[in-house]
Amino acid sequence: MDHPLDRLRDSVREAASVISDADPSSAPTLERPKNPDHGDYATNAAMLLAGGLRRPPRDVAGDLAGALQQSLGDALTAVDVAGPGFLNLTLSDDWYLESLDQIVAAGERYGAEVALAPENVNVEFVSANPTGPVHMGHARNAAFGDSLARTLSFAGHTVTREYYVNDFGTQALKFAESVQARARGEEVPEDGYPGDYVAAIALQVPDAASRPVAEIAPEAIELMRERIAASLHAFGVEFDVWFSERSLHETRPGKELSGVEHGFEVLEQHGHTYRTDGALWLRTTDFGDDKDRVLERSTGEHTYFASDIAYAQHKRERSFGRMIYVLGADHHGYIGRMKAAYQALGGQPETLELLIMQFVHLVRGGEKVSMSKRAGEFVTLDELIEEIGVDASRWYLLNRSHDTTIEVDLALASSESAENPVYYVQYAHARIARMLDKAGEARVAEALESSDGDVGLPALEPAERRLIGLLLEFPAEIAEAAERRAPHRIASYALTLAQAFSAFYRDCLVVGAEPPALESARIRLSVATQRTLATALWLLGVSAPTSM
RNA sequence: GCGCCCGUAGCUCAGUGGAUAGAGCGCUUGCCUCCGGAGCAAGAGGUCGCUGGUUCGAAUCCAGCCGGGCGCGCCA
Repeated sequence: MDHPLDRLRDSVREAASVISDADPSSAPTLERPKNPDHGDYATNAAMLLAGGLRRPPRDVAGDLAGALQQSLGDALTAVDVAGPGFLNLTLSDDWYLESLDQIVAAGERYGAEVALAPENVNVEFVSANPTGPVHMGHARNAAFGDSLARTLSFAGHTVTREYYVNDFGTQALKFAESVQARARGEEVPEDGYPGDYVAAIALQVPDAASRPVAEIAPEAIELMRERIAASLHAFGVEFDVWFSERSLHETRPGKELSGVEHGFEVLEQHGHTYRTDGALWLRTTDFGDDKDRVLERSTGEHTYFASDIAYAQHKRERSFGRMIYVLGADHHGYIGRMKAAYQALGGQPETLELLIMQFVHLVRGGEKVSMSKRAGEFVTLDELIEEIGVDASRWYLLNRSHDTTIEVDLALASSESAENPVYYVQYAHARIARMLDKAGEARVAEALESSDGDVGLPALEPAERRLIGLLLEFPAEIAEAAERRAPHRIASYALTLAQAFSAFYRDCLVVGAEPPALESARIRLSVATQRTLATALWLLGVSAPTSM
């Protein structure tokens, strides 16, 4: 798309090339200054060129200002050299209004398809053991993984959302043992699963009391997986692929080896395995890991790590250009050996991204909420939704960077009041919807069609310029959130946008504004804001209500 | 001991090379005749953990320390 800021950036680049043949040491910035006295946009282009030209930055800025004035003409109402050599640009009302028209013309997909190099991305997240309900740690993982997947997809990537189901090995058997104990009316084993949900599943598995544990395990695990899927569904989280760990241990259709054996085969071909003490080892130390890792125990059993490698190889063979793993805070020790294993398979380590979600601490009115699993006090996703709702849950789990521990205050998150940012943003959206209702569908449609009647309008209010300026930033925000795997930036943006709309709403009458062309322009601005708020909220998985 | 993450306002946290460091909550003071007051305006509150370094310019990059969280198994 021909975004107004891209054109402005091009103008700066062209002006720079007039001044100097040499490329600037880095790409010039074009940003909205914090201080409104510094114009609408500021660029550091002159300071970057000054070094190569061996001239004072402010002199270069002066030349650049002249070149920009030439190329931008009337669109540029002021250009000033400031500070150490910044160029502050002030743009005309017409430039703002034309930019607004472009945003409106982009429709509801404004901000989409901004990725420079679209990729085929696999996002694996949650992947909680199907031996118990989804709890708080997984909830953050789910909110983040889902929102990241939405953001990447919106930005133009092809995204597969995947859940790795640990339906194989000792945990699955222990779970089945607990189910069987409950079916027999007995206490669960010492290291079993005591929750009430185990008894509920025991009722659903036919003849759970009498059949062999190995036989009921897959059925019990599948029932638990369905419960997890239902919880996540209620949270707005869906998966494209539920990948069975068990399938990696079975001979694949039309093949002679299981997935795990195939993984070993690939590793051996690359010469990175060896046998010692009766166990099969992977020489991960060749790739920077601090010690080698066991793949097959001396007992002949495969390790969990062997499954992980086979799974990574499986993803590779499905041609994902990028694999993102969203992992819990206790998994960072896993990064080194996983990257090493990936290289041992012949993969490029930079295409494998392991993102660590830091802890969530729950607080209720200043008091820490215990989440001790041992004491059976852990908070489940279902309970969280029950207490504060999906919208507040997702907002508070998403508005912070994934690599910082966060504190969620349940009392604040559940308060439907002014002190709660999530409602503030939703309120702005609802308010626009009500206002546009008041104008009437026909009037709004008319305003969206006629974009050439802007001549002769009064000067734009500062709040209008500010709001259009913010809307223009949206595609870059999406690109940044996608590239940096940082959906929390969208929450910050949404709050800022809602505040800017409130200021506009206060200062500028929309419905009933005279002349009609002014009303039209303000309706267009309101529609563009409403769409952008709706998109931002959708990316977060938060609803955008039309009334509250 | 080694590794990863974090340290920014009273609290919770944004801000990965730009100008006077921001938001929400909390606190103080104003504003409901005006498209929704779940709102708005103004104010108080900061050695950006510390010390060096790189740079025209550092909360941001580098090194070393200090503090906190988490992890370091032929467990899953």
